[in-house]
Amino acid sequence: MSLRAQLEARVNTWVMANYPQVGPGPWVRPCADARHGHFQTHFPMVAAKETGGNGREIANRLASECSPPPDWEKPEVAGGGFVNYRAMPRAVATALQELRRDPSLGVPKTTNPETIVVDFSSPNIAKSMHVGHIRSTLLGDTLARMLGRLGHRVIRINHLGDWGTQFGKLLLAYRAAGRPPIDPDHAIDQLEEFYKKGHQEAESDPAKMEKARAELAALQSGDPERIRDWKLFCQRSSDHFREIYRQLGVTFDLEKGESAYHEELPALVEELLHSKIASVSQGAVVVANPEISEEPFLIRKSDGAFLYGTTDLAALRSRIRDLKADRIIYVTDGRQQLHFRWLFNTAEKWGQHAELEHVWFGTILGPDRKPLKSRDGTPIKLSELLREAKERASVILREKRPDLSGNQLSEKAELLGIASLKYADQLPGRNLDYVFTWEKLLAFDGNTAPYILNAYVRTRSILRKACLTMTPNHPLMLEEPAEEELARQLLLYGDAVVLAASERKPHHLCGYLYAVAGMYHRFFEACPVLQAPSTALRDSRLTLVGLTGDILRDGLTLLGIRTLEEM
RNA sequence: GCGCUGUUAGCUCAAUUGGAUAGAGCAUCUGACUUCGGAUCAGAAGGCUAGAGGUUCGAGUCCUCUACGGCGCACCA
Repeated sequence: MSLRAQLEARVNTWVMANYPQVGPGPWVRPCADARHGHFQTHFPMVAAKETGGNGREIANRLASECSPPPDWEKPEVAGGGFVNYRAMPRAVATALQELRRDPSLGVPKTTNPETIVVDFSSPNIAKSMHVGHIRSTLLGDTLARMLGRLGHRVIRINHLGDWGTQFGKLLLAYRAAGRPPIDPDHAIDQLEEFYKKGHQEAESDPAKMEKARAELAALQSGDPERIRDWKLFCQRSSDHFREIYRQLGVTFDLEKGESAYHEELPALVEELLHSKIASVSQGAVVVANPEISEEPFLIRKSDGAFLYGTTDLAALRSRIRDLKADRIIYVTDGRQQLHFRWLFNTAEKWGQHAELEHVWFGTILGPDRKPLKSRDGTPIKLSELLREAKERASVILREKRPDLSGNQLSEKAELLGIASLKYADQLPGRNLDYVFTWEKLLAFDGNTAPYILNAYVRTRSILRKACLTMTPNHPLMLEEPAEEELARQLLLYGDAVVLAASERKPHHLCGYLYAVAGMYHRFFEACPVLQAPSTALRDSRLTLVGLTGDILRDGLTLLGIRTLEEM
């Protein structure tokens, strides 16, 4: 149990015995300012407000009646009712040795495991992935990793856009060109060209627009030739996606596109009509709810076609019925908030029971502060972004490590480039918009992946020099402030992961790891390890160094970032 | 018009959800190396948290109003 949890348990016991009406907390948190202590509770002030007592008096009672765990200093009362606690180095050392024996490094298992579907990334067939896809892909991947780590059963789903109206225009131009073979190496570029051509023609010529609609209708009614073309498009797109995901190290349990639900849509709409959840309005089928918005939720167009909301309803049902999901987390752009409110509200009326969450993130903007869009504008392709990331990393590597051979260099450059990109994207709070710049996404100084990786590499280097391949397990002696501070920080790891996972905000974990790396660098300056004054202290510090490395690696892994042994 | 969401140091962002003297990075300035890997560390400087009220022991955080942005509001996804 972490230091905080030990103290929390005691404080909570006292609270439940004396102020059961105030609530269970948690009441203990780390002090924002180290001068006050290591941990604090402000419970007395809350209790005073709710019961009409005096905060200072309650704090005095709490401090005298509720003793902290063994090897802690006597609590101190401060302000209008703070109680401050300080663990003595021996208590820190004991807790850290416990952490050393815990394969999960202090990350607790949930007491309520759920089956959780995480729906993320969701690129469109016949289009290349661009910067607009990166946040969903990385955020979804990290959430899946963290929730899995906490003991949930996670199902990662890529809900591919493989059935939209864009296929009418694409088929139009592709067939007009005589259905040429698609070159696997430039498949996406070719397909985008066809789409662009079809789109332009259809927009400018009503007759062509009509033909595009007919193409779509033919595809959706199962015309064999069109189905064959469509399957080819999907195949080639899938190859493209797979390569991007390989580089990013992102995987899915299920790649199931919109087309998979096509056949059940007519019955679904009928069912909603029949149960009076939906109604006909202006020839279309809609779900109305003035509490959500004036305009209704459209599930069938007046021409009989279905919309993505219809497909989402079918997918949602399938995940609950077939995959037994207790919870579905959708990771998308914040502009879809209204859509998901409608979707969740409709699903609830329809009797689909699961916890439904829309985890949304801000838009990536262009230099003009307008969202990068795929139709107009010139979005940066993900493949290009990844290539640039590697390129920038290799420029820096060549300078720092002229000794490396070409192969070693490009391998490290790839890892470092991707790591920087992933970290930079996850560092800002997720509901902020941000303006895309190469400099920001591929920075190597300050609060970045290379900074944290550098700390990790230094831990590995010291272990190597001590002829160790893993963290040793020696008694800990925390003498210097720098090592004691680092030790206490390591004990907060579990809390950091729980916070990031439960808020669905990976940037909390970034902040934690950055603090660990900073404290380690300071420890590194202040405390010789291999040349420590005594063997016992050397052993203790080797253990601390090893644990620091273990936690940095573990945390980076949760963020989807690979580590390396030297850089 | 309605709804969602922002506004914190010159710039980019934090702040454990109402807790103590609001913290980092970048940029600027000053120091520390024949190093357990300097992709580092120590220090300086930088703030009326957009503005005005309110709630209370206590507000960047909550409520109201105002100003200025961004996004979304029926047959695209």
